[in-house]
Amino acid sequence: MNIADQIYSAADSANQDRAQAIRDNLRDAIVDRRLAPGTKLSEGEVGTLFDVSRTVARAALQMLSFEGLVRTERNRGAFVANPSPEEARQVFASRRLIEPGIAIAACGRVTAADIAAFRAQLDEEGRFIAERGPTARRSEIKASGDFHLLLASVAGNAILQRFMEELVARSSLVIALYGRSGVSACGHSEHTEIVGALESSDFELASRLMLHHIDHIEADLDLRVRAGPALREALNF
Amino acid sequence: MNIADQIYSAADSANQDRAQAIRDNLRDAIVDRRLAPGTKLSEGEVGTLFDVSRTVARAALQMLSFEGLVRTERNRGAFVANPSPEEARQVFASRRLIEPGIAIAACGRVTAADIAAFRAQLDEEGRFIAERGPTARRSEIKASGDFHLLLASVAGNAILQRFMEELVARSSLVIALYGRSGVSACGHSEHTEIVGALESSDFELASRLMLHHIDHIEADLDLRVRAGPALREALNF
DNA sequence: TGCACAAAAATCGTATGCAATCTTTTTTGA
DNA sequence: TCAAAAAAGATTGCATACGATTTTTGTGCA
Repeated sequence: MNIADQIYSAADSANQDRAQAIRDNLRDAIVDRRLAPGTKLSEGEVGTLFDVSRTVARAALQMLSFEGLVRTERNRGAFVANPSPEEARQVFASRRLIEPGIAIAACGRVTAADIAAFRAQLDEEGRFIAERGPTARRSEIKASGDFHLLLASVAGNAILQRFMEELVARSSLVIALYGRSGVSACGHSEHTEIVGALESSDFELASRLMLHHIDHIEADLDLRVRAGPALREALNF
Repeated sequence: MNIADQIYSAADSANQDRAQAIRDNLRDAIVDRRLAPGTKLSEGEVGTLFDVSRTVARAALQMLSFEGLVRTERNRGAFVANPSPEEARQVFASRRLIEPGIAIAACGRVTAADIAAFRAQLDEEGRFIAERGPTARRSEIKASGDFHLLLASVAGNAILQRFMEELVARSSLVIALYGRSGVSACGHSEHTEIVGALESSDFELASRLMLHHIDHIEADLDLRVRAGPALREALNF
């Protein structure tokens, strides 16, 4: 019952499927860190919370499990994922491989309208960085991820876009677990530089900046096995 | 009922979940082209076929839908996906972006045992190429895809490996729909060259060969809008 | 008090039922 | 004869029910 108030907040995307809407809600909650890694998501609870039967709740959890945001154990239930350091490395290795290419693709397709959208996105980022408090922090993480998703959408490859959605979501889990300084303030300026490269259609530069940007994010992590996810789990949190 | 004999063939992987086992079975059937694009997969039919309730069948179909192998329409059901030319291009664009990197990663981690596995894989490919008949053709396509999956597993990144599983599966659908010569015979020799590069730990070469290999596969496609998937669909096939 | 074991509660896995929606066939009217 | 409307049939969306498994609670015994 205590996750109720943590969840209901994101606007319900008018999706076709109810299960999808619930998945989106839960994903936002996980990405925003309103749901901590390890939190149990029981079918019944999720169901009553969103006022659907377990059938639908289960489908939503299954989707999240595919995205790697939720880990399900047979006969035990679903839990917000608790990525290991190794998993964290793989997430970032994947991003290093994919995102520079996405930046290049975006370079070749970016329109004036896209640039405007980027500027708006950067403004929002800046606003949250200026603010104080945990809510702003959450919004900042979210906005930072949204930048990368916006880029992926501009690149115009639906498949890669979906991969990126997964990678960005998992990244925010990783940052929640292993992040040192929270969010690198330099992230914002790097995003700005990337948009600049896009604007001047500098493939090469955009790709290089993106690679460095990902390196910086990962460098901010402390991937030594802290207190062990196992313990964290044993403590039921 | 007429898809029954087309499906029951793959060995049932002893998975924890029954839904997963069914998904694997269906995926193999789709990749092997025993199930043609557009084929309807009704929950009831799948259920009775595998002797489970619609609940479980539905879960399996949902998984396939996430992988892009099945398209589900609300209140209408699930169908083997019918990728558009644009989708096909995106599949290959994704592979061009990811697989050279995977080849590089594999280069850095490949062991003697891996090389042996590759050799075995290549042998199998060669055997199917030599054989005649539609069954051998299917096995050839499957084996060709398995080469890429083996490489992905050697690369040691579980996330990228899953992406590749999806991309390879979708590729075989695309080839089924738009392939010209069926399977490029040159594919086998290119695979052999790539293994050679791996063996001599030539990052650069492995990456380049992989890129060319993907280009060759894509070059064999005829992506002009043939008779339109819409028509194909309208004809209920 | 501490431990082992059994009963109870909670939760999951799956089958089944009913209403809603879509498809096909039949009927009706021009 | 053909087109449109209506009915029948099939299929999905979802809720609920029940057995199986896990977790928790409670009790007796050392």
